[in-house]
Amino acid sequence: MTWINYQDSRPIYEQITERYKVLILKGVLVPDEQMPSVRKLAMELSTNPNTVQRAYTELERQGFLYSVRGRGNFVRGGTDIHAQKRAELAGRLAAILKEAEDIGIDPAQLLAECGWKENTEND
Amino acid sequence: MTWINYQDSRPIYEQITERYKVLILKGVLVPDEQMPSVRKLAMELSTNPNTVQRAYTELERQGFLYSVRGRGNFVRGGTDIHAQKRAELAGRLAAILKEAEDIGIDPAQLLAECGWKENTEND
Amino acid sequence: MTWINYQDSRPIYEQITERYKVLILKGVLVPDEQMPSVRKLAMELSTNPNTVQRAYTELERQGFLYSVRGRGNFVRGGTDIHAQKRAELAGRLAAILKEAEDIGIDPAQLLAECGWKENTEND
Amino acid sequence: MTWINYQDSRPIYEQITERYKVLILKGVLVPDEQMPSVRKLAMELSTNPNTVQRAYTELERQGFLYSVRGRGNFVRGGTDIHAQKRAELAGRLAAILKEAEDIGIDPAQLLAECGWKENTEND
DNA sequence: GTGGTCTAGACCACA
DNA sequence: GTGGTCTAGACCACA
Repeated sequence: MTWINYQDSRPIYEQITERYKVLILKGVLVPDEQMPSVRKLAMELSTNPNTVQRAYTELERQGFLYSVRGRGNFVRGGTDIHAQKRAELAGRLAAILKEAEDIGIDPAQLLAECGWKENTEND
Repeated sequence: MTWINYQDSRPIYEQITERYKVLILKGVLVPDEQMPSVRKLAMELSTNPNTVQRAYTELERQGFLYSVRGRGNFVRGGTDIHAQKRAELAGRLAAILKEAEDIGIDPAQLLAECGWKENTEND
Repeated sequence: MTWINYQDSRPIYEQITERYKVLILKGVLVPDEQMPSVRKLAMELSTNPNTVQRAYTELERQGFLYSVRGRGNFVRGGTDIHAQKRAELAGRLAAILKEAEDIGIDPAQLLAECGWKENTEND
Repeated sequence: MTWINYQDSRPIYEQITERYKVLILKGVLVPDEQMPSVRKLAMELSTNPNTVQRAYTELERQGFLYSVRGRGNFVRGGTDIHAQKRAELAGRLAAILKEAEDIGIDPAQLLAECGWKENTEND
């Protein structure tokens, strides 16, 4: 079973990147854990090694991995990636709330609509 | 002066589409108002008429415009488009809050971080 | 005539990246000027379009270019890239002076040796 | 504890080479002192003996070591290596200053920026 | 075996 | 025509 969605408009390398970002941020993959080798993962996903390579290169650039020539790719530790992801999510959140407000939709109602329930007791 | 941003990674036709969606949802353009002609808008934006045409086709497909043979394109009225946009925003919002929760970020904190202030008085 | 050096241990895409970084930083290429197309440059350097593509992607990531789908790649303006380069050079410089000091070489002498002449008059 | 940094992008053999070059240039290791055996060092660094061998071969090629069949590897004396290193550093220094000048950065300012303070008293 | 680079060539989105 | 993605396959450096 492969978790790549060929119907998805996002390119394959991006789906791979995204998937592993989540696994690392969730802590499913721990620091210094070895990633599947480029070739092995390519076979598993029945895609091309170059495509996996591109995903790994991207993950390395974004600080999620480090690669050791001749040995493999490994998960990088550190809290940087969490802070970075947090900032990204906050940014996207702000953009949506702003977009709603711009066209006359009450952000509070929107939040309610999407199942968000504010705890009004404490704080 | 054109409001198209060539440095934007989004294709031009999408920027046009997005722009007009906002203008219509905000009510700047009212139902049955005539849109600028494809050629005129293309000249104004110094872009290709094909590109404007594509944007208009997309807007029509999404229910924002209707076109009258030989006369031009007009803004479609109705509450459908508002409901539709609202659903889209709610969906994106839910996705982000879920994404945050998944990796152990408290949605409430994220909302606070992006400047969201819950009004605890009414409601 | 191609300025790529196949004897150079650095990969081709990096030589291309480096070359254009200098041209942009020197101001030989001005903001919003169009870069040669991927295919054309590939032919000119008798290398593969993919290799040029990789160089352009890297330049874009580093803020030297922006690319417009269907139109081409363009030089990005701004002072960021200068500040960034300056910081990079300062860092490399500090590293060398430190390295010299560590093994008992007087940095001042080293500077003299490499043709550097301090102006002792003013300042 | 090993001083090899697996997160370093440089290959392991190069890190070993670099390390010993510094130790020899600093005089921590003196001429004719015996180097650790390939196997012992490999075990100490928990790396492959081939990797250590490669580092030693490189050090020998660059004139930092000499090997005696059946006895081991020894530090080579002489001022050559210092002169050589000095020339290398001077070269890299000149390259950076030139690079700065090329793109309109004043070398003197760059030196100041990286903490270099010219002593105007003597000389 | 492992990653990194490169070539040749295809196909798609966009202008 | 222009960039972006992907495949198939080669070759090299490194452990």
